[in-house]
Amino acid sequence: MNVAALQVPESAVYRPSPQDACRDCPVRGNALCGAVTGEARDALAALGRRKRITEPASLSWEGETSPHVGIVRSGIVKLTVSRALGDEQIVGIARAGEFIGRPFGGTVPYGLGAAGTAEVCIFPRDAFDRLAGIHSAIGHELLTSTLAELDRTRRWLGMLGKKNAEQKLAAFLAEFGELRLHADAGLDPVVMELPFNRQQIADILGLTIETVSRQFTWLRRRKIIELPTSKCVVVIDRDALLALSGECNVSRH
Amino acid sequence: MNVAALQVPESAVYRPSPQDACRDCPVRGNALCGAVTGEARDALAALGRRKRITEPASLSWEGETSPHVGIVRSGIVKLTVSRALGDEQIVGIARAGEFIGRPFGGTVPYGLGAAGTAEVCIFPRDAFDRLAGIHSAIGHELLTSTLAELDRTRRWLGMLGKKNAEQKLAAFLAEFGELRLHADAGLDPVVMELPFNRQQIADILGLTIETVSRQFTWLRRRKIIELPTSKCVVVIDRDALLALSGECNVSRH
DNA sequence: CGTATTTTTGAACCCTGTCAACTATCGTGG
DNA sequence: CCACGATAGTTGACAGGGTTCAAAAATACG
Repeated sequence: MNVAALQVPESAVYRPSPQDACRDCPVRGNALCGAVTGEARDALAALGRRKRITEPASLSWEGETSPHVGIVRSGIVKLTVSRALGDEQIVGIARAGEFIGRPFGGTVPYGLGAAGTAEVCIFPRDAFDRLAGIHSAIGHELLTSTLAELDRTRRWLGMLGKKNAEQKLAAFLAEFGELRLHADAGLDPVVMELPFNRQQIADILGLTIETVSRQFTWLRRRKIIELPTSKCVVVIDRDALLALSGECNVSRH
Repeated sequence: MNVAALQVPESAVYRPSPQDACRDCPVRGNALCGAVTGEARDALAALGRRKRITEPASLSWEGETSPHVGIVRSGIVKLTVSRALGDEQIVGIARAGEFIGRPFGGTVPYGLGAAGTAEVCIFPRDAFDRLAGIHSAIGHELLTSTLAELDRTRRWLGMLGKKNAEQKLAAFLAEFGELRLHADAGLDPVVMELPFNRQQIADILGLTIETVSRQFTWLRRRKIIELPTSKCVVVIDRDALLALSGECNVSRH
């Protein structure tokens, strides 16, 4: 899909003064950089550079030893594995506040690109590695977030494993809308703005664009969701969606 | 599958004297505990207890806050998510030397159980957490191994996404036999002893037992593998197997 | 040696991919 | 403002791969 992906033009990189850099950061407080304090925090702030990337552009390619690591400021960064020309599988999604890239050497076995438009804060990898060596708080924070990400990826794996298209899409919408978290909250319709087009959803769920489309209309016909626009989903019947997504954790013992 | 899983009997837990505990450890040198040195190493050694578990038994259940973390000494520990009674998806495999469990609080969103018989070295979670807080080498080692595991899980995800049954089984055998690593090594037949039965392979690949069986016989008929017993695979035509598994990384740029 | 379990094989059905055509949406320029 | 083309999304028909159900064969085990 991103065969002809272009490097981000240098003009897109700008550097505010250190004290401004983090002050207006949308993820201030709930990202790695917000969880560390004192010296480590200041050192990170001094290191970061903002970058804005839009859809066909990518941050790095599969198999590269990325010279940078980063934190998503806004938007969505997708991790992709290309299978054949024009056929890619999305193996991970990084939302605002999440860490991207591969510290401590080693190649990144997937490409990093924006879904829509994303803003990231990037750090030179070697400088970041050094910093993490000095301030153990960075490493610890990184560890807990990586463990959490691993768990999420494994849940996703359980989803792809044995579910039909209907369950996959329902689970995707439930996961993306974080419906399970607020399961007991009000039953008001939940409005979601998807940053993905049909093709990308298909790449996430391991389906084709046509099947995804069919499942959307099927959910609409059953009055479980509404589709004001193709990227806007209104969940009408939250319980039905959760039921379709197929309960896991049957034996919580 | 493991609905009636039993806790490991206490008699299976034994404690060799600290100096013996690690001396004869099969993963000595290539596990977390082997990568740290000095005090940290000794503290870990003093903390560890060996445990042996056999197939239907499990170490912990989905959703539990596990009181232990551990390292696999020998055999295979599978991470499973149960979908319905008798239907589970294997979302991870820990081999000798790999870390299992969830340090720093939080619940483990999957169950841990042996595939066949496995031997693990377990540590009380709270004591391990404290130790990791003191010795940053432990945390760092854990971080790099977790990052590596995350990458492997994402590769697996890419595999489950869009592959047919033939490609899935070929990729599984290639991955498990580490054929890709020694791709340029001798072309001698590679003998693999699978610790999984057909049902477990099906759970790993997101297929049914029948489809897995069919693909095995299909590979045998094409003289790519031989099956002396159902759990023993002899790879005759390594290249053909790798070709079937479907090359990724088309655009290494 | 007989029973239980696992694995293999067969046949029918159904879901999803494929190919194709149609519709909707959006931006551009006349 | 509308015509136009380009892109994205929807819908339909059909075929193929995988599941399901069923039964036979092979293996493990007492």
